[in-house]
Amino acid sequence: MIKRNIATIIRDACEGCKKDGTLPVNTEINPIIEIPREEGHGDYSTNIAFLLAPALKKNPKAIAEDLVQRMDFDASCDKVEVAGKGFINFYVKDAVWQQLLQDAYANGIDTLFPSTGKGKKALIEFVSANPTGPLHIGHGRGAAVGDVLANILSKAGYEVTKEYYINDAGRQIRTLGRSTFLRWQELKGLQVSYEKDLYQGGYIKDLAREIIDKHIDVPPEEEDAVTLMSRFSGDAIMNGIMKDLEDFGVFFDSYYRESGLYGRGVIDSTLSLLREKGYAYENDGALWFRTSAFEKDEDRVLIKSDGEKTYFTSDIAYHLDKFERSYDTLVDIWGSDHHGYIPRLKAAIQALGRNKEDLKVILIQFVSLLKDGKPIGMSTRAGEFTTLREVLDEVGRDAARFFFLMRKSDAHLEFDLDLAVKTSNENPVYYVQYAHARIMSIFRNAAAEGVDAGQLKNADLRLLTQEDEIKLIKGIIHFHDVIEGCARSFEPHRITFYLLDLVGNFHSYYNKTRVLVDDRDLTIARLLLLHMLREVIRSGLSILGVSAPEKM
RNA sequence: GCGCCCAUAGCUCAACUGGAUAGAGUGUUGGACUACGAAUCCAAAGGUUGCAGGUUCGAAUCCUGCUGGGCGCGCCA
Repeated sequence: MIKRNIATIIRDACEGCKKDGTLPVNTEINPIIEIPREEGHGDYSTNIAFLLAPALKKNPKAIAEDLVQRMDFDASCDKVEVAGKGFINFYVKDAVWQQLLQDAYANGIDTLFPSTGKGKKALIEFVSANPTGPLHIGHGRGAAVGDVLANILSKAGYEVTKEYYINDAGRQIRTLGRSTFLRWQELKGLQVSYEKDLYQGGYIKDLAREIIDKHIDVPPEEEDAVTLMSRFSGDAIMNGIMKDLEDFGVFFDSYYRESGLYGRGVIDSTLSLLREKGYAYENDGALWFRTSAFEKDEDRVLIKSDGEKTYFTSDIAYHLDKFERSYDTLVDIWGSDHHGYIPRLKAAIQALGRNKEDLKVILIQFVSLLKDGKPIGMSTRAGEFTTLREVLDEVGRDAARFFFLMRKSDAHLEFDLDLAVKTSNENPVYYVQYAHARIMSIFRNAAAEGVDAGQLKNADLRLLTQEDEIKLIKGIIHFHDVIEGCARSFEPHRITFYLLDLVGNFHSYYNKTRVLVDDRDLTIARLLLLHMLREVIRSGLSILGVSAPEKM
């Protein structure tokens, strides 16, 4: 959009320089065009003069001045000026902004979305918690980040699949069965010794009780009983997880079972592929992967000397399988305690013939809960962790999701439960939602005065001349850049900050300017501005999975 | 011992690919509802970006060392 026009203006000026020999013909022109954070520095700014300075051996300011002389910007800018030590600042005409808003209204808000990922397929794998216990608050954060990132990538043109990987083949599922079995024996009145490495949470006892209450037939042999209870417990817990996610507003396109890898022979083909390429070798009776060929990491075991595959092996197979399902971008969302695992998996996908950039791992840092201003213990041991369910019950879906997305995911998140439930100005969720409800209210009043949405198409946006009105228009149009930035950096939190900022400008405008005035034309112009603002707020909230209420 | 992440206003956090005078919220102080919702707004105050060097026209951002916090480092999953 407008940014592209600016780029063209810059390029044309540079081409002019090349023609008369001021600039060597083979000079690369890759200017950075950014929105200056300082409002006094125009709408867009470029550093091109700094980039050319070393080649030309001239000072940036002189280069900038020369370039500006050559620029043909009358169509889009009021002025273009050299500032600081050589920045070139562009001041876009109000009329251009007004036109962009008009276009967005006429063509629909979807035209504001970028096409960064057009033609690309992305698979986002997240949560993927083992079905051995309920989701805790950390999983909740990962779920929110993954879900919203999926929404963002999808808005940016990617074809996105959300996947949950279920580790149903490992030893932990057997441990789960054994835990339930022992609790079950306990309930039957038997003396058992419950080992420390079994699952400690109270939910295990509930499962055992359920088996009794439902009169489920337990085989006499312990082995068979544990097998039955493994399956029963795993399924029951998985159902609980899915219910929690559903209430959290997170839905997956596919659930991929680890056990499925074996049936399809993916493990074997992965191993033979690695052997073929020379990245797998035998040592001490085990099969090793040559991690060190790609990353600064030690070689890792694929098959133990007892013949068992490691978890790493099925993980490589799983990722190979993702690529074979023709995804070109893989996003994995992990708890940050798994960070040490990144190099070996990156090495593995390179061994499979992929670029390391094709796999993007997003680490989710821990969440610490705050209640009455004090931290709540989060020990997973002894089952003392806070579950996602508890947080959801306490603060609701909207606040929970919004709070999870207020931080960069690789930073610790302090989740203040008291603040999240507060129905006041202190709570940022309401700040955004209130703006939406407020706009809706204005439209209800407008309708009562005989102005309806049908009249908006005749709006004359040239009437929007106030500084804060132009600022709001820019905010709306910048939605495009925000989504693009989120999609490029895989950082969903930017959207919450954008919304808070946008909505802040609206609240401020609202307090200063009356929308429904005697001048009918002005009223309609302002209503169109608010209509588009509401569209952006609603769209932004919907990407976050937060509701946009008509009334509050 | 080795590796990864983090350190920004009293507190919680932003700062887009290195960009110009580092921004919000909260808290503190003071102010605005007899017209569209005060769950709102306006104003003031608050900083040597953990410390010390380096690269650069330019560093919160990149590099080196140090301090402090979190997390990893198994033929576990």
